[in-house]
Amino acid sequence: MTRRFVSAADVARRAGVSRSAVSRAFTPGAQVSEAARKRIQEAAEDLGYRVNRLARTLHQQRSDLVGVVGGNLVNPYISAQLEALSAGLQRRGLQCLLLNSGGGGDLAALLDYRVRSVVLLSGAAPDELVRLCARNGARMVLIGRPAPPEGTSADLILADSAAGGRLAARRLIAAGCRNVAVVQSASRTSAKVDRADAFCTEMQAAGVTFTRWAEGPNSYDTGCSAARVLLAQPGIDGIFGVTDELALGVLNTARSEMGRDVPRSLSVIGFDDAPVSAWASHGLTTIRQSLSQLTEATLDAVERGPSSVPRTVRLPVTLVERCSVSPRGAAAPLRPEAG
Amino acid sequence: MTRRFVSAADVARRAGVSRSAVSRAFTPGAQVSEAARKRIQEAAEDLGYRVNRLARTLHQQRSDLVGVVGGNLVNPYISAQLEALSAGLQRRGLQCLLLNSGGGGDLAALLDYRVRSVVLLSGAAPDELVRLCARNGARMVLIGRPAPPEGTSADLILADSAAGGRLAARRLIAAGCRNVAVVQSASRTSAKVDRADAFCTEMQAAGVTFTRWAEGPNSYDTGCSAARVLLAQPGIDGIFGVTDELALGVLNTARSEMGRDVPRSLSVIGFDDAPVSAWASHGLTTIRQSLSQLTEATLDAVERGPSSVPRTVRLPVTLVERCSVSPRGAAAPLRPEAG
DNA sequence: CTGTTAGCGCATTCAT
DNA sequence: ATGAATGCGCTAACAG
Repeated sequence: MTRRFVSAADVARRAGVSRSAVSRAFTPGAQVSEAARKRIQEAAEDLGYRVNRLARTLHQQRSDLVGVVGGNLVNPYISAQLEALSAGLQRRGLQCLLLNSGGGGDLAALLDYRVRSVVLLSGAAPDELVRLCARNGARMVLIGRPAPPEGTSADLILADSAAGGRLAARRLIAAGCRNVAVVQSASRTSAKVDRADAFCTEMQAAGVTFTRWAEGPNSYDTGCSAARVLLAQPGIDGIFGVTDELALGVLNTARSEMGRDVPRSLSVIGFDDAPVSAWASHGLTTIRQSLSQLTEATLDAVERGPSSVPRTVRLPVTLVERCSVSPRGAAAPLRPEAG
Repeated sequence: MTRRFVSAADVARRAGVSRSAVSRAFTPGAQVSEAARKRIQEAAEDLGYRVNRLARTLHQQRSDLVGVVGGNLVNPYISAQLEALSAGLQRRGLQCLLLNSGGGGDLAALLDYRVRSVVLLSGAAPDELVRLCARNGARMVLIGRPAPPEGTSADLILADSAAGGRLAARRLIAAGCRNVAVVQSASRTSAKVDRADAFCTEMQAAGVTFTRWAEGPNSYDTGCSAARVLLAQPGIDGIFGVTDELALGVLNTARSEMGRDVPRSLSVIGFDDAPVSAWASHGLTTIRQSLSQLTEATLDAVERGPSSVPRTVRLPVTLVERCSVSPRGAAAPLRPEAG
């Protein structure tokens, strides 16, 4: 006895009006007499009626669904983004159709629901998807990703990765580091690569030795593995994790497994300023990209009509000083081989 | 020039067949000649066609949308749940319509999309919503929440909170604690309350002094505040956070602000086994509720037809020993006033 | 195997 | 101000 959803016809019957009247009663700014509207509202309330937005969308050719795709939802920064974004969407009367890109699902499945736009929080942006969106008139918003190829267009929201990488490098240099590493994981996401590249360029210019760790996924565990290998031999006195998750893995492993005193004998710096990074247990110095600015820019992009020209917004980044990096101008950190 | 979505009619025209043929080509197990199917697939590919599931749903009276509501998505355990659940849904061809209950949106809005069922990860379950679901034939799945009132029915998935609370209590007793506190926040969620109640009952039976902290939201910061107050005066030698987030706030504040040596002078135990709790920086001993079991049970509930009778699944919990609690049978922890 | 037809629930134009 | 009729894109029952 699978109960059917209650429809406008049911309400009309009960209120003794036509279906059109019901429709009008639920359409803002439509012409209905106050008396009728009241009767209809009551009938709807009694029956538990809600207008079927699937059908409404079908008619209006305009959906309130926004596809949000993100892999790695446990990543603290991604989940913070999702939290802010989903709240913002609702506030504007939009609904969030979530797709976990790590879940093996088909990204294009979002188009099946006629989403008005697709927001890519993380994960790769397959050209195929970009093409499909363009083909179907769905706006595409890419966060922290490079521009899609050729003529296809998309809104781009990105933090100034290069500036962030440079900031991190200069801070480590100011801390007196002379032999550093950048942990970037095997992910080829342009945001991560750009951070690492800018970091290395700056280090090279300053004549500081550096090595790159480019294995594993972007995860806490990758940071741990990197630290185990990089710190097995003495020498390294500063590490930049291109993501807070990576940096936290490095930080914790350095302290608890490798016996390093952070920041005295090793400086660690991250990128994102995820909530956990501020916890007293970590005190991670990091590069912050403003979550609220990022969310605001994303919402704006989503709300712009599909006809408007795509823009790219570049968000500034700032250094957040906590206590995982030696003070500026301090003597060079204690080198293990010096002790 | 807002481009319209491409429809089956477009494909039919291009492939030189009827619209039904197109429909059949995309319906598993329908009768189409191989030749036609091939031509249609090609045309669809060229045009970037995807079947409109909104329209399909309208016709079939059966949606593939599952409403998932959760507040506090940054909570590490909630986000882990969401990650597992969304991946599982996709694997079964279902889509996840996310509603952030903290975002001020209307929960009932989910019904507007004719979701086949609603999963409540966290946040309160308004009777109103339960009633609406029942009225509209949408299955309702409550996680860690008490049964809804009166005749309304819902699937219940819950960890054995009371057993967990008892486990935590016994472990603290075994550690030699004589004066403990339970930090439960002001949240009246039955899961949290049950954990705390069982803990207190067990403590009372053992003749151990205990106090309750029942202020603030369920968050890391609440744990910090609680620790600041509870540990300001000497005495307390064990704390149970009914949530890992609370426990971690307590743990970190005890160590870094209150100068406590955990686990030597203070034992801390949590509940959930969120991913961060295993990090070396915390090593939180906690009560685990198996995420995979929870997800599996949830998916089962979602997939059962709306006609099947609702069940309630109670999941076992286990103690995960890490290093935030004094060893069993150890001498009573160092009491600050004894030092 | 294929095309024609009807109807899912809605918003909207056109008559009244 | 209201009811009747139409079409959104789709699937399924029916007929050829």
